[in-house]
Parts: sequence; C-alpha cells; structure tokens
Amino acid sequence: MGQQCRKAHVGPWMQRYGMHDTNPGEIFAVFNEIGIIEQLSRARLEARLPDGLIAPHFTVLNHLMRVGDGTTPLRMARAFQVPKTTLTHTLKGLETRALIEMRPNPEDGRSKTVWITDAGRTLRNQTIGQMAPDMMRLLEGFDVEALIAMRPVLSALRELLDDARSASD
Amino acid sequence: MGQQCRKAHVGPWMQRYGMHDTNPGEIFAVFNEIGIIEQLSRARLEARLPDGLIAPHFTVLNHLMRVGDGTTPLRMARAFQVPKTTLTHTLKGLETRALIEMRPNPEDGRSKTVWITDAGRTLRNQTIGQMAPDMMRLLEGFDVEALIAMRPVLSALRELLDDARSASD
DNA sequence: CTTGACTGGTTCGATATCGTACTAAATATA
DNA sequence: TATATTTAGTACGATATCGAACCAGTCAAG
Repeated sequence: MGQQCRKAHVGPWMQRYGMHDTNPGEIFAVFNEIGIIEQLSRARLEARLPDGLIAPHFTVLNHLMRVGDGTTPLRMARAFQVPKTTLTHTLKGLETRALIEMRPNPEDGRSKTVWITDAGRTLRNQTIGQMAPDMMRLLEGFDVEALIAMRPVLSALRELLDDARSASD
Repeated sequence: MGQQCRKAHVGPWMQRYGMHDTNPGEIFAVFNEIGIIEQLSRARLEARLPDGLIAPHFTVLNHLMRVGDGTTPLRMARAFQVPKTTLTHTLKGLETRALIEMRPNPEDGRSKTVWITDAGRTLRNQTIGQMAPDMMRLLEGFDVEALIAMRPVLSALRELLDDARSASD
C-alpha cells in the first residue's frame, strides 16, 4: 500500500489531526510487516512444538511461568486479547494433555484458577531451550540492537490499541 | 519473558554466536508484542469489513490493487506466506462475493489468474477510506515518526524469517 | 513420442477461532 | 430477604486454518 497514495492525494484530515505530511500508507506498511512477521515466527515456533500443540498453547504455558499461575481464564483472555471462548478451547487442550490443571477459585464460585503442571513446565523450558539457539543462529549478523530498540515503541503501540478496543469480551 | 532469564543464567552459546550480552528474553518480548499488535490491529480491521469478510480477504484485495492483478494463486500464497490451501479457501470466498474473478492462465494450463472486480476495488477503497482517519485519530499524540522508523528493521526481519523458512508450500 | 518426476490447484479431514446463547454464581437494588 | 443485573465460564454452530492426499498439466530424459 504505498505508492499510489502519495502526498498529493491525501485528504484534508491529515492537517486536521496534526499528522502534517505523514503518509498513511507508511503506517499501513508497518502493520503489514508486523502481520507477516507474526505468521512466520508463529510457524517457526509451532515447528518446535510436539504433536497437536500450537502457538496459543505455548503462549499460555509461557504466561503461567512468566507471570505466575493461579490466575483465572478470563484474566488470561484479557492479557492475550482473545475471546474467552477461544481461551476455553485452548485450556481444554492443555488440560487433556496434563500440561495445566484447573482448580476451583476459592474466592469466586463461578471462576476457576489455572495451574501449570511439572510436565507443562518441562515442555515450556525445553521449547525455549531449543528455540533460543535457533533464534540466535537466525539473527547472526542481524542488527539485534535495532530489533530490541523497537520494543518500547511496540509496547506503546500495543497499549494504545489495547486501550482503544471497544469493550466486548 | 524477561527477568528470570538474566545474564548470569545465559548459556555458553551466547558468546559462541557472537550475541555478546544480548538477553534472548528481550528478543522474545519483541515477538510477543508483535503477536499482540497483530491480533489487535486485525480485530480493528475486521470490525470495519462487511458481513463475512475477514482480514485475509482484505489483504488479498489490497494486494491485487497495490501490486496489480492477473497474478496466480500460488504467487500470492508465497507473498503472504500462507499455505496454498488456505489461499484457495480465501479466494473462493472472494469469488462467490464477486469481489475477484478467476480466469485460466494462458501461459500454464494448471494455473489460474486472479483479477479484482470493480466491486472489489470499491470495497477496498471504501475500507481504506474509513480506516485511515480512524488510524490517525488513534495515533493522535503518538510518536508516529518512531513508528515509521521501525519499518526498515521490520522489513529486514521479515526477509530474514522469509529466507530461513524451510521450503514447504 | 513415451515415461517419470514435478508443479499448481483443489479436496478432504482435523482442529482453531470466534460470535451467540446459555448456566450458575455474585452483586446490586428494592 | 427477594429480585434484577452483572459476570465467569461453557456449549454450540459457522467459518478459517492447514497438512495430506489427490488430479491434471508441464517438463525432462530417454
């Protein structure tokens, strides 16, 4: 989405919203790259995961170890920004494989708490242990500093989109 | 995934692959942010699309207008890095809604060519026309320069992942 | 030319995503 | 306390994703 949308064609809303001479195509291009990177990196991760496990399963295990387990499904759904029904499904998959455990929430009879099992911990650690060298090999010769320098901008953008989403789930 | 993986714990492969003191957690964090941004921006786009259309449909229409139509399904599948079966499905959806047209490929009897229709063009333009102001409103007060400055790094990363993917499709 | 390997696209089946509707527990209101 | 509203999680149905197998057209080797 770049070339046919040059400055001469941009509408009057640009000045109005203080974007001066920013080409919206440039911004769309950034989201476009992000989308493709997400696809490729997800495929890369999933190639490392056993049998029926896919990226969301790993994301859950990773979250439980990073942030700590005992949290509720709804809170995780909000953290990942996925519909709660999607998370129910993902958790079911992890539970039947004994990688997590669901226990009742003592503080709320409707709710549950999610706990990672030893098997889950092991799987997560092994996966990371395999991926890290893989990643380093991939990034050999790449400007990793520039990569890491993007993080604050990405985080700010994520928060912006997060705040702007219209209620729901 | 940051704190529990500090320098003291990193393995010997770090020096080996010339990553000196880079924390792999920092890199994973970047991919993590990218994943969430992709989800949120996709949801945002899909909220703008009519009835049964989702992001991949729009991506195809957009691609046909940006890069030009008359290309083949397989080439598009490669461009988007999705399995060709997935694209077949997406194209079918667009064709039944008369937003694209599939014609035989005169240069190869197995292949087809994909053409965007006037309805498809209109839909794509309307969607962009609605999204751009929406986006600008969202980014009001945001450091858009920093956002756009990420593009080259993202592109380089995308190319890296692209080159590294192991054949298939 | 014929045969064998390869390639573009589709079909099919398993699983994922996500919206709608529902149940049960909690909370607010009267 | 009784009832209404809200909230956490699930069931279900429609569609999406993606790998394996398949078919037809192409290309290469003889």
